[in-house]
Amino acid sequence: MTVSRALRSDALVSKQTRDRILTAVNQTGYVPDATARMFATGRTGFVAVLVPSLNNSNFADTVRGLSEVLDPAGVQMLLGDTEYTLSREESLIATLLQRRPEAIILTGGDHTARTRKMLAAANIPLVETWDIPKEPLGHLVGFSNREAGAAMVRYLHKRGRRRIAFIGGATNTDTRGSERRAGYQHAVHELRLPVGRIVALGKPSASMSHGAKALDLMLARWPDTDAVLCVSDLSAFGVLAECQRRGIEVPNRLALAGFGDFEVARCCHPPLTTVAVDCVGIGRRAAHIVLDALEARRRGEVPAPETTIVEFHVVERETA
Amino acid sequence: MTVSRALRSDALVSKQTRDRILTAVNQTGYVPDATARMFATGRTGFVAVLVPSLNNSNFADTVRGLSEVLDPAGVQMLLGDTEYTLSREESLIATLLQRRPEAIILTGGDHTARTRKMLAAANIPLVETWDIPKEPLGHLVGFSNREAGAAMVRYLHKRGRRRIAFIGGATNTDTRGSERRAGYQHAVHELRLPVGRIVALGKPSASMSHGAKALDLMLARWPDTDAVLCVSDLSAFGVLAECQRRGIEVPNRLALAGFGDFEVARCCHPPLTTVAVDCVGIGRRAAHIVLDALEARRRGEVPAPETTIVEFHVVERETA
DNA sequence: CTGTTAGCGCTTTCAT
DNA sequence: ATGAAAGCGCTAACAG
Repeated sequence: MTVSRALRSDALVSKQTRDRILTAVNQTGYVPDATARMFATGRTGFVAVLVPSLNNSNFADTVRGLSEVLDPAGVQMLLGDTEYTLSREESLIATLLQRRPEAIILTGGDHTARTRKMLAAANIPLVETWDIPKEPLGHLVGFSNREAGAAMVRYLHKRGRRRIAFIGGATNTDTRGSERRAGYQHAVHELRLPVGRIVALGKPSASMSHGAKALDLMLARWPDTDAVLCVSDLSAFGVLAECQRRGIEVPNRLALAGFGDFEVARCCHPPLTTVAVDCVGIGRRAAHIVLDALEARRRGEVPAPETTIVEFHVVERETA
Repeated sequence: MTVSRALRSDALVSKQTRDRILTAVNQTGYVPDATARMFATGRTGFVAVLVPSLNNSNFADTVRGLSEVLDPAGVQMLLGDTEYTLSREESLIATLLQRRPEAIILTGGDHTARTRKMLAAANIPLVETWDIPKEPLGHLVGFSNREAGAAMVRYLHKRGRRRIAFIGGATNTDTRGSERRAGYQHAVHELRLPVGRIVALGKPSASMSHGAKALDLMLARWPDTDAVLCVSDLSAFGVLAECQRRGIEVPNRLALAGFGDFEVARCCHPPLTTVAVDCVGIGRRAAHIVLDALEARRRGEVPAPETTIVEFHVVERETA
């Protein structure tokens, strides 16, 4: 017991005893077993983090923000990649909960019934990010992807565009993408522009090559389109490159906007008009909420759910 | 006890009992405690994985390959992001080892003395990836970045280029980048081309904007350069975009090659000549080596270090 | 300031 | 096929 205290540098050990202990520890090469400690204290120091994709600079940035705050606090993230599907989210959560994370951070607010049940049963602080679910399960750090989509349509309209198309994924598993599309639909309807110019193609994790293919379909179907809003900068860049290949002038003949303010959007020529969100900030904020919630728990309090709405900005560049 | 057996799908439970148990488990929402299991068995099911950056599609792919093999085996990765520095690698390892990973997977073969000491003391299977260190600490899954750099120079030479420059990071903390540069130096010397046309600028994680800035310096210093080899496709793309901005024809006036076969290299216009490596395959292979090593340990064997040299390919596209 | 007791939730081993 | 006993290494709580 005294050894345990001495190694945790508890004050209540005499210097003499502590020295004797440390000497013995050095001689024997004793290393405390963190697993046993976790087991005895019931505190694992784990926080589970689920993102749709690690190979996406936006989410990787959020993870960076989390890491920035969680690492110094001695918290170990358990990272899971849902691959944009709710069923994988479910099975990852089932696995991760076995590790007894002290909190869990999710992307989006759409989950299977079994996921919601498991989360409720786990009874740990929960943060949903990157979206604004109607009924958050716990804390929230997000923004309205629907509003972002609508805002970009309004921007394009203000710039004189009247026949605006949307390029995104075919499935609805990318909730944030679907929300942006819903915002697009809402805004074109509101502005009395032609509606339904939607190319839904491929799986989420909207890729650059996806954009190139989608442009094809879009031009075949609605050749007079004068602006394209893409679900992500990556597909937008694919569209841009394809336009250059075909000699379609951007923005003169076709305006182009993306989402996410990826590095490629800033650096490509011409640079892409897009929507910027503070991805790192989302991670930092979520991490602080988690640390606060854990601190509160330790004091026996049950903290009220916190909601942080993150701002987004239309970044005007040269493609629209 | 029977519950424990049933949930681990031990055969020695009657179907009837097992069904009763599973029903009860579903009703109560019982989740086995992995910490207690770890404690009882002495096996944590953790594997520590360190990469220079998660926000890099090459390494993210390697992590995907790892995950593909490790997840089904019930192994939980503990991911660490070294941010391309050996000192952060060291402190991450110190932290991660407390979690008692059963194996550890590193990027590169360059480590601090204290890191090497800790790793030796941990006495667990170790895999170094993405490089070929002179004295591997354990298993190895990598390729020669130096050879890759040299191969691209030879390719450019074969295509008639004679004044070849290299664009990369200023620091040496990106070991793979430094190796590619060394390969460049070796090859230009061997081919009796002008040597030392090196722009070393900025921190690693070579970015697109880095490429644009570097082109500036490069042209100012060696205006007659007819080919640029970049440490990464990202900086190469930055150079390409900057060339388009300035009206420098690629490849006529300036040939351009990158490294990594990032998606942007395939999709940009004109598509980038680059070096392709099977990043996902590196991850898969490393994961299999780890699983085999753990299996061997369980049988009391000490497996000999395995070395897998991964192939790389010069991918000829339109910029060189 | 130091020591004793009990127990965290599982698995291993042995008994039935 | 199922159950009982013991113990993994640590720490919380209490006693001296």
